[in-house]
Amino acid sequence: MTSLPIPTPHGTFCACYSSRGLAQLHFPAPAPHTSQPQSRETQPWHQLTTRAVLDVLAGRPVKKLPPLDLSQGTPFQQKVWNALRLIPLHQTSSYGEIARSIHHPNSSRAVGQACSANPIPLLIPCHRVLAANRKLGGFSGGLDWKTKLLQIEHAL
DNA sequence: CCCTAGCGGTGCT
DNA sequence: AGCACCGCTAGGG
Repeated sequence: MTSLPIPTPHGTFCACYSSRGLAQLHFPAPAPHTSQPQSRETQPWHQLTTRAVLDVLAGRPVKKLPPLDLSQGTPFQQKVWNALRLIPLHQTSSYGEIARSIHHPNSSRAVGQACSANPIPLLIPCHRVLAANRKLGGFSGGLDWKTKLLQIEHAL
């Protein structure tokens, strides 16, 4: 797993790559992320990731993503994460709605737990999932980020 | 607003 | 197998 920095106007994110593709994306941390040597394989992936992150932070649609390595998730988590990717820009969903869309209609709470385990926030847009009472719900990266991202997308 | 009961996946023992 | 978490939800004060 090699990790590489992504400088943005909102801080420096950190992307981690396995041999299969992008495996994790981390929000800017107070202490600088440790960077690692760029391998030839990850270089084109990192270019796509960087552009995608900058696009999201600018409220633009993401054109293309690198291959995502979601193999660390359980089957249920992978279903949730793939469902999150179908939420269009400028739209939001709810935990219950996601649960129904993957045919686990009573698993809204488990959906929230799966969202909190999302290894690639921003690009797997868990920030577009709100609670049913149209409250904000939670966010593993901190609720400030969730509101900021939704404002950028004009979805709040 | 608050409280309560019910829900299901996950990770730890 | 049991059990305590949770980014939940619907229903009722």
